[in-house]
Amino acid sequence: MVTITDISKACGVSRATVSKALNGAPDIAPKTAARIREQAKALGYLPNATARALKVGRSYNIGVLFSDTTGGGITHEYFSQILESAKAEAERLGYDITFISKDLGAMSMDYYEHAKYRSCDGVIIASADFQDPAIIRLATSEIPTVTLDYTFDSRTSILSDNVRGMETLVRFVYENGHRRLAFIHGEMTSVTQKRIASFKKTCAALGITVPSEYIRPAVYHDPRSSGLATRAILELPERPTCIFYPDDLSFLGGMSELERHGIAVPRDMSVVGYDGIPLSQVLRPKLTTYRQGAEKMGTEAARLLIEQIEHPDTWLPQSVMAEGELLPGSTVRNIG
Amino acid sequence: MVTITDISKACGVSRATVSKALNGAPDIAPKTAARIREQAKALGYLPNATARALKVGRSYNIGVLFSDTTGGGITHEYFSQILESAKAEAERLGYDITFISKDLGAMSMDYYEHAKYRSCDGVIIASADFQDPAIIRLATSEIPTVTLDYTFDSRTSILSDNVRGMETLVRFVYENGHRRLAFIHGEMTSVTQKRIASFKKTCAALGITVPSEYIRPAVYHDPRSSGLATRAILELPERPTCIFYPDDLSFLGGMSELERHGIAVPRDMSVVGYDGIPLSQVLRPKLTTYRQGAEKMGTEAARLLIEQIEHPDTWLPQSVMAEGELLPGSTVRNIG
DNA sequence: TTTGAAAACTTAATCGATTAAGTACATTAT
DNA sequence: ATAATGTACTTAATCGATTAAGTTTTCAAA
Repeated sequence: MVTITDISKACGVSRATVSKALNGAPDIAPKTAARIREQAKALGYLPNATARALKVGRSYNIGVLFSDTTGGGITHEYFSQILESAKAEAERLGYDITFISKDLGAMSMDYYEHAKYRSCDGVIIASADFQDPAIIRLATSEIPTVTLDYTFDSRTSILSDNVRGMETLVRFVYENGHRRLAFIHGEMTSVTQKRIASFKKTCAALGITVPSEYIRPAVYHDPRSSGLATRAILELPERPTCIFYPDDLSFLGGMSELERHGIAVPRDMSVVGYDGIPLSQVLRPKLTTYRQGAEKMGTEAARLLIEQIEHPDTWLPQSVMAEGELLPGSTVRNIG
Repeated sequence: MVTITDISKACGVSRATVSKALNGAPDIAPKTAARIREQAKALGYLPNATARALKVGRSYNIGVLFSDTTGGGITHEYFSQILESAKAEAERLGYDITFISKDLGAMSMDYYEHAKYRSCDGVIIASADFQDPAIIRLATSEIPTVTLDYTFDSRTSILSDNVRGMETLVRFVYENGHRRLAFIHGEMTSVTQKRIASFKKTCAALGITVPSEYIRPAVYHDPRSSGLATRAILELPERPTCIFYPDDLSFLGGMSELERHGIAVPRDMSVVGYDGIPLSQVLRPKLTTYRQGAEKMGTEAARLLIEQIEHPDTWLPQSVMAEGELLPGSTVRNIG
């Protein structure tokens, strides 16, 4: 491995001079700096991030946390989009990304300890159980954090516009003449609560009464569970004309169930999803859904985290709303 | 930050003693070691991976490389499954995962340099253009690597059983009475070449003649491009009875095109996909496809890489085949 | 010619942990 | 009683880079 010592010897200067020259310090003669840079290139010198991190107390490495237990793992398109855009933005700004988990090999540690162990300059909490004490410990620690879809007190967060999203969908469906709307929702997270509240509020505002049996629990990203919920809804004495699914993937489970009952979409039943993953737009029929601004969320999460890392004293916690958009699709029939 | 120095002071021993005690060295009296461990816990001591890495020359950090340009990004389910399982296995073995990219902020570096800069103990090359000189440099360097779906000379790799996969699919379709098979393939990578070769070979072995216009190029994971290829095939004077798609997602693009022509699957046209992502099994009709052993590939990649890192002298390069399986689905009609 | 300041370096400490080599003391063998 | 052995530590160097403080040289101003 080529170190600054090798360069200093080759150039006949001290290691300090080499370090300063490579970092563009002002007290190095231009000629010397040029000679040093030349030698560095010639010798194939690469800075050692580890050594630098040890000295300067900054690793230029940020942690990303995907809790494995919440089912919000990286294999879901919504999260992998966030991860990909966060990664791209972080790299653009000179930071690498490391996953943060509970327990590493034989060492048992929590998220906070893991982040410290790896000297992460900050952590993006992308998907987690926000009641988990280990998550709370990290999110209220001295380590800069940005959470997605949840806000801790005096902390920065990126929020998907769940309230507006649900409202947009309900209004769209309403404008297409629907008055009996059923809503299958995911596990009771804060996001789910927001969506349910917005669904109910918008319905109320539009003068729609939603019987309680029209609101059904299921599990996010689980076609089987949404299939069951769909069946329960179909067995009601009075069926809704439109079913809201917790997410696009869950819609597929509902779709199978509808088919089994000989119900065609959108002829006999209208449906809407949520997320707007690319897949939803290549399905036949094309799904009516609300696209969350996943890329923007990832990008903003990385950007704000790094800003916070680099200007800790002037930092003001903030919550950024990432706007999504309605993808009209063709699974809502106009029954006006 | 609590360091071994703090512990050494609190216990009235030297820092060396603390280090040895915490690492279970044999020349520390059990009583002393216990006292030190106790103090460490009481003070909330956390080892500093950075400092340790600098001294011992091992970072317990492995790089994962997803080339952004090849379209084989983390958002594709096949790759995100590999990533997730590799991550889980690496963590189980005490290693963290960091993404390796070209260029980091202002520094322009190639993959090899990035891996060195971060002192990665090894790198999993998950998705890349294997002709790219930057990839070749990394994969032939002194850094331990494991490549997925490609083998470099005297290097370890994990291979999806593309040859067997295609053969299985062709035979399955053949047994269902099909003799006119069209194949839409992805970009000309080594994987694609293997699949095409296996397709042709199996057809030949079964006595099927494949006209060259039945073999069409498209782009992986791109429904639009497979839609175009599908159209071209439908315009042929003699249509095939079954179309092979480059992957499950591409099938969706084909599906739209077929619908546009009033062709129902599998009534008027049989189709098969490739990959066997979870989505394919919740689609209606359920897709006939070949499930690649993505989780196993990720797990094995991490396991073998770490074995290679920990036993470099006795290491023998190897290629592990991760077996997949046929998912029969219902998009192939029996026309026997 | 002297003084002062600016320019261009070097010295040495430091980040936190590891480890080869050394030391002190106790115990056992001869 | 002396040497040999072992146990339980400590000392000090080291990993690679950074940086405050110090030194030398150069050169312009007085």
